Amino acid sequence: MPELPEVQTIVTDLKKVLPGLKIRDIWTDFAKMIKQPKSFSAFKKQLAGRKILDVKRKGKNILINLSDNKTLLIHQKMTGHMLYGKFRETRNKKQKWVAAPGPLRDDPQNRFLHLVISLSNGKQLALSDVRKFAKVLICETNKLAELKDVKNIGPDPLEKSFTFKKFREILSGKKGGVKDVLMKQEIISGIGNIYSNEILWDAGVYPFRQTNKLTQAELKKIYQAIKKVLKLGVKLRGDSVVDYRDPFGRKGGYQNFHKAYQREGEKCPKGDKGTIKRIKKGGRSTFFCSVHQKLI
DNA sequence: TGCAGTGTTGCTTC
DNA sequence: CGAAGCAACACTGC
Repeated sequence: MPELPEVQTIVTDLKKVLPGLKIRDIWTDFAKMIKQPKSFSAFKKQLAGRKILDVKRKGKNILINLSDNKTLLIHQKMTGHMLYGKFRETRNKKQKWVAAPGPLRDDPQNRFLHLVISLSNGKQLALSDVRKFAKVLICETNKLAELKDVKNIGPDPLEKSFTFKKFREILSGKKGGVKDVLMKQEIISGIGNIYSNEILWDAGVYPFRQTNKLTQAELKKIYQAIKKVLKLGVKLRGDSVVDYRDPFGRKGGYQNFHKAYQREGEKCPKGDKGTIKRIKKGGRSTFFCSVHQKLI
């Protein structure tokens, strides 16, 4: 689910409320999501009593920086989302935690709580995740750079240092379709299926075009589209076409601005008489305009 | 009712 | 080695 704009929205929001709070208690009903340390009791021990210092993003990972050289890393994968608010424990076997009245309680998307971190202000930071693909781990902060999840991740496309020159460099000699390459986190971080479709629609490039055959003009257009599309995504606080919610349970707005994603059969919004086509490959869909993104 | 489809990643297979 | 398929899981909608 969450790609760069969604994770950025979450991190920006959490950064406003979490720093300064202490972790009091941790609950889970799905210890399998905890990758490090191996046991839930060790995980709990490493978190309890620590103070939250900062919240950051690395690609699609959320990094919660804690006192005593600890960092909590969360990757939400497909359907995970981080929620912040007032929750209480119940005796209901199906719904073990319930939020105070409001969007966190009323929206069904926010009810699949599998990790709940109780904080010193009486509120909770919770991970809701229907499909249970999300993962969390604890790492020593000063060893974060050596962690695979951090080390093997390409440059961030919204950083100032992500110049056209750099973009050209990281793509040079890369094989495979350009859409697949844009989604490879070790090459460039933060782009997933929704935004890659939207970026290539905007750039006017056929998604399966071989990366090493792209012209300078096409590279430039893709580069500009990456910045444009992701910035708009951040501005609109993410894309809730399916189940994304911000930490307060609210939807983002980008789903109202899709040009290609999930618009199969519709006329291309460019007004070029094209139709949005869909091609399924490797279990996921690619959407593009049959006219202005034609195969060159 | 049953099955295709869903934002991710990483392992297996060819 | 690279590309493709599929598994992890649960739910929705046709």
